[in-house]
Order: sequence, then structure tokens, then C-alpha cells
Amino acid sequence: MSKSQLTLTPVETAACCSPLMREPLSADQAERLAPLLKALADPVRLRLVSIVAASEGGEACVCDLNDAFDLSQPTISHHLKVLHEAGLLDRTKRGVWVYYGVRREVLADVAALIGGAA
Amino acid sequence: MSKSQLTLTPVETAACCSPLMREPLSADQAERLAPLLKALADPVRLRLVSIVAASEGGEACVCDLNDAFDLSQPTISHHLKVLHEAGLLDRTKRGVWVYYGVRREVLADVAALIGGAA
DNA sequence: TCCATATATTGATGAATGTCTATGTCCGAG
DNA sequence: CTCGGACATAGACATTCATCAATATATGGA
Repeated sequence: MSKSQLTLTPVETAACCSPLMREPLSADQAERLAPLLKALADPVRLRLVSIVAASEGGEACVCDLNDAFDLSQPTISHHLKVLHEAGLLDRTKRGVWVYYGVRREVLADVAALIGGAA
Repeated sequence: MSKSQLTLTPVETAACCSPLMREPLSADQAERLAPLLKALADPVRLRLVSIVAASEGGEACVCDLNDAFDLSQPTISHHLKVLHEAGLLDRTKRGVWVYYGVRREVLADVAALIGGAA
């Protein structure tokens, strides 16, 4: 149980136009998609993801992330945990530092489900 | 102040690949995107949006929506209000019935910001 | 005018969430 | 081995949220 995790059905990603708009999401699909959106639905976490994603190598050190906000270190740590547990961020420890990286496929899948091509 | 509402900057939508991944979201952008995601980040609301979107004409009557869930009518009404106030659903009253329709551009913009093309 | 039906609003309640301070854990330097 | 720095966890607190039952509002028909 690793991988994409949100592979709701093995179909949607391939579809051409707005998957969510062709046929209604099943209750099951909705229950699996919602936590991902919930994890993203916070200004701080959105910025965290975007900072990490925009970093070279798609990775950023927690120490850098802390500096980008006017929030306590535990608060940032908490948000990173939420994003990590949702499956949106990867976590790697290198020496004393911890690096978070974006799972682009997950993000892409979420986007595909939400908007498709419209 | 109507229209897309989430037009964070007049650029992102056009960009080719994962807007959110090229440069970090500003605090302002994040504050405007988060409420949209928050509105979507609920299983019931996700299904509501998808049912409406999949309906012919992109519209659905509240009476039909109520039947699709094992929830009280006020609860569905509440979720529809949340989606409407977030700017994701349009509301039209015809006779005794109320129809909700999806704002596809909004949904598409959100998707573009989140996932881009990756 | 009065009633039944469709939808919204109100108020209450328990659960979840974002933030903080304080403390714990792990690692490298000396 | 001990110390300092990087990060995580625990516990507390105020706020927000999803849900319901009860009630209000509005509209078309008799």
C-alpha cells in the first residue's frame, strides 16, 4: 500500500475531459479524494507545497521552510506532517536535516480529477 | 467583482506546466486559493459537484440532490450554500425549484493551479 | 385565501483544526 | 561523552465544521 494511493479507479487519469464531470464520483472515490484536498486547503500548506515544488530538485529543507513563515517551528512541522501523511510530500532525512519533496503524480492526479480539461 | 474571482494573477491559467511548481505562491494567492479547496475538501460536497457537473445541462435540482444522499435536507442545503458562496456553483430559482450549476472555469482554474501538467 | 411542497435559516452539539509553549529525540562536533 | 542545533511530539486552547431537529420563507394550486 504505497504508490499513488489515490488511484481511485485505474481510469480517470487517462480520460480526456474533466473526469469529475462525465459521471458522478462514487462515495468511495469522494472519500479518498477529499483528504487530499483537505490537506491542500490551507494557505500555509499551499505555500509550503509550492515552495517545495519550486525548489531546485523539487526538495526543500525544513530549516528553509521555517524561515518563510511567521509561524512557530512546531506549527510548520505539523503542517508538513499533514501533507506527508496525506501522501503529497516525501520525507528524507540527510544528516541533521530533513528534506521534503513533492509527489507530482499525486498532485497531477488530484488536478485531473478536479478540473480535467473542462 | 464577479467573474472568475480566483484570477490570482492573470498569468497562471495560460502557463503550460504546473503553475504552482514554477514559482512559490504568494501569501495572497494562497489565501485566495485555499477557500476554494476547502469548499471542495469534503466527500459530500465533492459528490454534489460531480453529480451537478455530470447532469445534462450541467445543472441539477436540489430535490434530486437530496435523494442522492443519506443526509438531512438542511445538511445538503448547507453544503450547497458553501459551494455557492465559494463561487463553485451557480444558483437559479425556477418556480418552486432551485437548480445548481457548476462553474467549470473556476474548477478548471483551481485544477490548473494545483496540478498544471506536471 | 389557505394549504402543501420545496428550499433556506436557526440553534445546538460533538468532532476536528490551527496555533502556541514546553519538552523530547536524534545527530554531528568537539 | 557531552553539548548544541534541527526537527518532532505532547498537551492545551480557541475556533471552525458537519450534522441534526425545528422552524421560517416562498411558491403554485385548490
